[in-house]
Order: sequence, then structure tokens, then C-alpha cells
Amino acid sequence: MAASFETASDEPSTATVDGVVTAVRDGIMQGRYAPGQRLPEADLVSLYQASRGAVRTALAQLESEGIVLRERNRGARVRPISLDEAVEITEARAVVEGLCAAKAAQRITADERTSLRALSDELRTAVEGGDVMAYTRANQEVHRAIRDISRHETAGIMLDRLRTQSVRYHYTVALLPGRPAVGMAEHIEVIESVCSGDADLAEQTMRAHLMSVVDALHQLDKNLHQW
Amino acid sequence: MAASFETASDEPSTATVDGVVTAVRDGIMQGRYAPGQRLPEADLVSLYQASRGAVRTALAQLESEGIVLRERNRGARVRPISLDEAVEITEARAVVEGLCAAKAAQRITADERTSLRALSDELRTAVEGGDVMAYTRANQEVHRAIRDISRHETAGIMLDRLRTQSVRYHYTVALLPGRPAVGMAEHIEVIESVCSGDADLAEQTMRAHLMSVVDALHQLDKNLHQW
DNA sequence: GTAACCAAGATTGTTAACAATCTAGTTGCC
DNA sequence: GGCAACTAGATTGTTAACAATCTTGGTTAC
Repeated sequence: MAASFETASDEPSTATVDGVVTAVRDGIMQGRYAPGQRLPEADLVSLYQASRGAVRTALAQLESEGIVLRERNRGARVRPISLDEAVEITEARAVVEGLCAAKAAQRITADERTSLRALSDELRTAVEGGDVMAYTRANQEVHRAIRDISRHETAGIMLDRLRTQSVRYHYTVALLPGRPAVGMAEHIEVIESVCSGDADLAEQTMRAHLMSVVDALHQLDKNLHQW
Repeated sequence: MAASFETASDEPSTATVDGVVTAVRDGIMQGRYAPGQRLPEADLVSLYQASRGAVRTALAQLESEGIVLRERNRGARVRPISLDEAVEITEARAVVEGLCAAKAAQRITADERTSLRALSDELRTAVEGGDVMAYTRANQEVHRAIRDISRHETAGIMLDRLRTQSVRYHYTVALLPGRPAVGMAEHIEVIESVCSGDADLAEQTMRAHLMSVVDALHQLDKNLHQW
């Protein structure tokens, strides 16, 4: 029980509050910290060479982000996410990213259009090469690019929060058989609709794409229960 | 500069962290704390009889909620909200509350249907009586009811955050000439569409309503610049 | 053998003192 | 008279010690 943090070995010295926040958040998003795993303050102090006050503030912030659970006098632990919650998060993403896609279609410039279309090729080569890691990365870059092009700060902040909560599921969805091919087709459709400048079409396409992710989540759940 | 907190006189003793958070948040939402006003830790300590650590934690949480701004070694102050930001927040609300309306239409029970329709009468009497305060309250109750009926926790949390950020603008929008009448008609339309069980219609109606609020915000801005 | 109870260790919550930083007013110099 | 540097006060950031609470393991009574 005492030895549980050997795997995190890349950033041993981050003294500030934000350092601890990003380190723990990245650890959770990368799966180094398992859902439900305890996060004792003393361990984080010695790991990141930060003061206990800083660790404490960081944990409070992570709790408000929804990825850490704290109980009085019982400490903090990584918040587990149920399938229902993952579905809810994806539904919320669908409407907010739909808004971003619509705004992006209205506001996109010529330069952004070319750099956005370049991501289509990245997706294609990743899927053709069977590189799931590269596919996942390009995947996120598409969503990130559209979020940036939309220039909608409020939606961007909301998506940041939603993304940190759902990343673990993204990994697994990408591993479904045939999923990368379907996802690629949908992403390219999204890219083209945004580039076309048709706000309504862009929103519809983006929402349809994320609703298909919801379906994939349910599919994933079925597969898990089969075992 | 030293005498600036006499107006807050209702809750002088709240020792816990959450107490300070809700007290300051309510103070900001009710307009007792003006945008840009400083919030020195020492003042909050003596006002709410809380320890400095509690005040500090509370300010951190309020910052993450987006209603307080903090600068290193320069303290906290109430975050001012520009018109552009108010528009963005309302746009975000439009899509998220649209999701709630759609889910609510699918999940509403018979009991909820009757209690939701009861709010229509509340709106009507408030508008007929010219009671802006009652109108605003019934207004919020409609949105709250639909958010509850939807049983979408993630969307609910997001809306809580958005609402705390935009409440000050709600007040002023309700004061536009003719606005209560328009708002009432839209709200009743929203209520009926949710009760009908048509998810798509409910979403469209809710979004149209909030987009009309966006128009009202722009109208409000024009009126202000006229003076 | 089981269950309740108690005590020691571990973990978190709270408070207070100290250090660092910023702001405003003042003084001195050009 | 104006500008720059300095000092005192105010305000926030940080750390460490203390208090309260929970968990765990063993012991004892039945």
C-alpha cells in the first residue's frame, strides 16, 4: 500500500501549485493513476517536492474539475467514471462542439482552411498504417483545431473540462474493431463541412459524429459484459 | 477604501469554507459586490468569522468558477463580464439547455408535466401584474425545472456554472421594455413543447428562446451606448 | 470461533507565525 | 516643478506545528 507511485518518474520536481495540478491531471489522463486509486497528500508532497499547502490547493482544484473525489478526513482518490457518465459527457460534448463547429464555419480564414484540411491526410495515413496512437492524436487535433477556429472562449473552457473527464474512454473507443475507419470518415466529413462555411451543416455533422461515439460507448459496454 | 462591506449584513457568521463560497457567490450574484471590486482576505475573514485558510480556499474555488479573478500578490476581485462574454455564455446555455429540453421531453412523467405547466400560470400572473422580480424568479424556475426533469447531471453542473456567471445580465435583460411579455410567450412555448414529448421540437424551442435573449443583450448594449 | 472493543498509527483539517511582494506616499535630486 | 528612488504599510504566499478524525490490527470476553 505504501509503494504505489514508482511508475511516475518523468517530472520529479515541480514545486508550484499548477505544477502539481498538471502533473496529477496528466497522470490520470495517461492512465498512470487508476480510477479509485488513493492520492495521499504526503505521497504527492515527496513525489513532486511541493509543500503540503500546494498539494492541498491542487487537490481542491482537481476536485472542482471533476476528476478527483475528496471525502472529509478520508483523503482524495481518482474519481471513477461510469458508462452512464461517459455517455452524458459525450452528449454534452456533442452540443458544445456542435456550437464550435457552427462558429468555426462562419469565422474560418483561408489559412485555417488549408491547415485544417491537412489534418485529413494525417488521419488517413494513421488509419492506413494501423497506428492507433497516431490516429487518436490526429483525432484530438481535429477537435482542438475546430475549437480554436471557432474563437468561442466559453465553449473552449467547457470543452477543456469535459475532455479531461472523458479521455480514458477515448482510448478504449479507438480500440474497437473498425472504429478508426468509421471515425476517420466522420472526421473528414466534419472538416469539409466546416470548410464549406455552412454553419448549420457543420453543427449537424459534428453532432452526428459524437453521437456515433455514444453508440460506440454502448457497444464497448456490451463487449465488456460479454466476458 | 477601507469602508466597503457595510451593505452585506444578512449572514455575519459562516465559519466553514462552503459558507464563505456561497456567501460571496450570492453577494456577487445579487449585485452587492460590484464588478472589479476588490475582495481582500482580511475583510472576508472578519466579515464571515472564518479562518484565513478557509477564505483562501473559498477564493480559489470561486476563481475556478469564473466569477472571481486572482493575481499573484495582488489579491482577488470580482471578475467583470463584457457583453461579448455574456453573449458567449448565453450561446453556450442555448445548446446545453437545448440538450436538457430534449432529454426532458423524453423522460418527463405525468406528475412533472402538471407541475411544469403550473409555472405557466405563475409567469402569466407575474407579467400581468408587472412584477419584474416575480417574473425573473418564475423565469429561473422554468429553466431549473427542465434541467431537473432532464436528469442529465453533467449538463446540470455545466449550467450551474454558466448561470452563476451570467445572472447579473439576466436582471438587466428583464428590464428591457416589452421583454417580459416576449419572454413569457417563449417560456410557455418551451413548456408546452417539453410536455408534448417531442425531443427535437423541445430542443429547437429552447434554443430559439435563448437566441432571443442574445438579441436582447445586443439591444441592451445599443441602449447603453446611446447615453 | 466470533464479535465487539480498544489502542496505535496514519491521514487529513486547522491555525498561527513568518517571508515575500506590491502599493502608496514621501523625500531628494535634477 | 517634475521625476526617480526609497520607505512604511498593507496584502498575499508559504511553511510548520498542532488538533481532529479515520483506519487497522490485535486483544478479550462470550
